[in-house]
Amino acid sequence: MPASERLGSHLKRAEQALGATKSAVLKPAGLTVAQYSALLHLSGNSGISAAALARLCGVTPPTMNTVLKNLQERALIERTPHEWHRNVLETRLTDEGRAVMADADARAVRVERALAAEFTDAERAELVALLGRCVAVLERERP
Amino acid sequence: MPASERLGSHLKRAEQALGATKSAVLKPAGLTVAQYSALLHLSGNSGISAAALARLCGVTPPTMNTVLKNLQERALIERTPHEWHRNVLETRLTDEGRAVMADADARAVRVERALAAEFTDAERAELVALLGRCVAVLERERP
DNA sequence: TGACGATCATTAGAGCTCTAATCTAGATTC
DNA sequence: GAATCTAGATTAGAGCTCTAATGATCGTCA
Repeated sequence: MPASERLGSHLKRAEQALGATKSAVLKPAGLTVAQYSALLHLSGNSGISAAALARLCGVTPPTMNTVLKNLQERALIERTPHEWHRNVLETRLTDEGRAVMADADARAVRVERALAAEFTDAERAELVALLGRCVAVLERERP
Repeated sequence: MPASERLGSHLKRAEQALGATKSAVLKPAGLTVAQYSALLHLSGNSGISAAALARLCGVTPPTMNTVLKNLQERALIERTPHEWHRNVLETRLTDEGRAVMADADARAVRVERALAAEFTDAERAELVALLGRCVAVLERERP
């Protein structure tokens, strides 16, 4: 089966282009794509646990742990024990984290707007629908 | 800008699902997705250089070097100096590499067929076209 | 001949990602 | 009350990925 017939190849290429562009535009902000993703979901869910944040970002807890460790070393986030559940660490943005996030978000949104501007409303909806069906069939095929 | 409006989020989720499924079906064959990709292009381009293989797979030469090192340790490939260009290493599948590749390919193609079967010809063409436009605009946006 | 440029290979270092395993703490159940 | 279950955090280890830098080789061109 030739690569050009494989939908997966096209999907992968598109995602690679997305990752490369996001990575490039986030570099001046001093964040990786994974770090931006974590801060983005964190900014809308202050005090969330690392495990919950991992679920939002679609990664595993150890992966999120790695990312958070780097963010904490740079003082962009802080993690404090939960009042009741002593086992849970609440994660929050610091003031500096909020500032870096605002800068990075502006850059990332610029890419998203450029991407969205390429398509009509109908095309965007069509693309989202097709991608959704890809996810559904792929999850069904998982052993 | 909410995540659900970001085309990038949908793209990323689809690619994550693809990667997770491919990774799961390739596991019994003993290959990672990156290793399968390398062997696949290698099977159609025997004697190719690592740098050229990296270009085919869409990764950097050091990345391909890492992947090839692991494949070589498992004796799935062999690398011999080029006759004339002493600096170039020719990479080839071993007999065992060919066998592993055949097994892995059957599993991977099964996923691709399931994915393709979800769509009509028109839908497939539409998806490929939309993804292609994504790549174009993303590469244009790269600083 | 010698300098330059292109291509390839490789190393070093940082970061992301996973699986598997372990540890803790709270909740449930018997 | 004790065993079990669930959920979160963490460590260990393997693998992929990148950028940056280095070194080797070949071809071209002055």
